[in-house]
Amino acid sequence: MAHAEFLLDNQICFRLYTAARLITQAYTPMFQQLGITYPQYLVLLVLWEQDRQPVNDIAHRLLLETNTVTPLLQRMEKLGLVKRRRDKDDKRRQIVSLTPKGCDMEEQAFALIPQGMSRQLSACPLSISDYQQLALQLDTLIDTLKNKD
Amino acid sequence: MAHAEFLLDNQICFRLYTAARLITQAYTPMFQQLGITYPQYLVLLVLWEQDRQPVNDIAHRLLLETNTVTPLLQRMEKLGLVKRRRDKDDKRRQIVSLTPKGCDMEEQAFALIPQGMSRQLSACPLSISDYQQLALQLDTLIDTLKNKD
DNA sequence: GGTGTTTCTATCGCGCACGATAAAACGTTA
DNA sequence: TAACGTTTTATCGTGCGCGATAGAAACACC
Repeated sequence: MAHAEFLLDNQICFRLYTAARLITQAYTPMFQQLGITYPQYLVLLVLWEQDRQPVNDIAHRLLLETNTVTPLLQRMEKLGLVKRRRDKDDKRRQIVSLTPKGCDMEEQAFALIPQGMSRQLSACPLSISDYQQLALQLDTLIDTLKNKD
Repeated sequence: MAHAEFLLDNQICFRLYTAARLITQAYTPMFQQLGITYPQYLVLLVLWEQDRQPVNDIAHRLLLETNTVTPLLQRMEKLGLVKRRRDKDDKRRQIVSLTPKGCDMEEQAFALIPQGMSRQLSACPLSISDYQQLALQLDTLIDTLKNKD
């Protein structure tokens, strides 16, 4: 090994990549009970917080491109979770709103996700303050990378 | 918003998901100069550390499934970065080895990646010890989730 | 009003990730 | 040796992510 900087174990990027995949996998059994995926859950979180948003606002909230969110919303519409209708005032916009099914799923998710995750992470020796610190450092990293273009 | 636990800003998972995507995006211009992708770079890191490994060992090192790694290696073989040949002693195994092109790319990567990343993260107010702590906490999280099946 | 620019959404192509499945080779045990 | 179970790799289908592109609608400006 010529360059120690390349050692896999030294890379922050690989750790983020792996941690993100593994924690999404840990969520997956709960999402399967709900019949959704993790990115679909993120869209629901945004809409549970504020219903009736245009595609662009959802994409900005999730730091995703609209060409990722549009097909995601199309799949969610097929699942009966959301509806899309053109904004009368600005016909370029698609206003996304929750269906009753999408609305009701908030209660089901609340009954599954928090317990499920605390069970998944019960063996994790990180403390609450460790998680808070981790969240803050990730926010710092995200904020740096987000404003980079 | 009925349940504060659902607030997007409170989720570790979303931060990991976002930070992983954004930092991969930050790497991407350098990978484009090399003509590879981030997962392909990870495979190269593994092979630069130890050449001639079976598919399974590479997959385990990266915590990926072989059905992810096999097509990845097929694309890398088309790019002329690696070769695959059956192990004579155990004909189930495919031994993956670097081509001269794949080997030479280590120097090119070393000339690009470290500077590129420090430039990308120069505006990040995290200190070296912050990164070390972040890495340790991510390792703890990964280790918990990894041994969960 | 007409023209150029910007905004918003959609479509396409490609490369992951991963669950499910299959097939070949190896090991074990009767 | 024959039968059975395990290991290793490959294939298929689906759902992201995202760069590139297109098209319609709104806006700005002359």
